[in-house]
Amino acid sequence: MTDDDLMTIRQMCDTFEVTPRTLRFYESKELLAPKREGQKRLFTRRDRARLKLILRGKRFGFSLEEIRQLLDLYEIGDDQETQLTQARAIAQNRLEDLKARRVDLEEAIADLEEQIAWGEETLQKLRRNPAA
Amino acid sequence: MTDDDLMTIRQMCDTFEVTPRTLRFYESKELLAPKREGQKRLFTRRDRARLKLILRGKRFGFSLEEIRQLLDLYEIGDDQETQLTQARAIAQNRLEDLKARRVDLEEAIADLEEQIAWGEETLQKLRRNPAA
DNA sequence: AGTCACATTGACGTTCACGTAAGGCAAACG
DNA sequence: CGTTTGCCTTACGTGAACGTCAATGTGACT
Repeated sequence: MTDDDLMTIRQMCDTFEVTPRTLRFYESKELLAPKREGQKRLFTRRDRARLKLILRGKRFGFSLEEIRQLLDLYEIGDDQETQLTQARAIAQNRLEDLKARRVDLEEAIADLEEQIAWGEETLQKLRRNPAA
Repeated sequence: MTDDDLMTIRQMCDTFEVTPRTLRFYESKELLAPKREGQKRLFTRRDRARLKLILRGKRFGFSLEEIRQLLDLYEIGDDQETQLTQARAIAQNRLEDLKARRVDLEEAIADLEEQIAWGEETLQKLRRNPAA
């Protein structure tokens, strides 16, 4: 454990396909908190885990602010009962949100598959009767 | 069928919880194409179907431009073989995208449930041993 | 005819999530 | 030792998706 699970900004960019600007921007919004060696940023394993969650959140259309709050849920660790209870409430809201999205997503998939099937069928008919 | 499945902008706003500005904006981007009675917009059943898809697309983080292209998939109807074939390609890409999202979403849900379970457990321990 | 409630068209403003120079520091290479 | 390379900060710019305000129009009461 030489503590060298640290990555430069460029390594991060290559790994996650983001720009340096993006990582600095996320830091400015307190989504990431890389260490420093002099001026230079060094991203930890924790930063990478968070970035993964950030990008996932973005794919689901969450704003960075929403993501920031979500991230905090994964980051309690040493805490009081009240905070845990609050966290549970927030987490359960998120969970319901996600489950609703799942339903929505299933519907979208079904719709599209139906649409594709209809297209296939129409193509078949066209080929049997090439009269436009 | 008095052709009165037409809605004013206000009815649309109330039904879908959007602002007039939003509907006009979508029209300017050619996502909607309400009829006119004089100056006033009248939204058809088709507009409502499209708006529903638009809002769903937004929930999944698609841009309006992406949504516009997606909408076209549902709007072929009278067409040539080539266009149908192209549409199928696009639709299948979308479908794979959606299915990937589904996997992603399942993971997110699993993560959160795990996190909540951990929180519950920690709460139990705290209650058995109220020594902070 | 008056006025009240809404709708419409510009046009400018705003927030979010970065992009894009401009200028400086510092290690590394020829 | 100069310069190229890579990262840093500061700061202004940008596109998307609307918000907001002003001026105008128009149908529906009273």
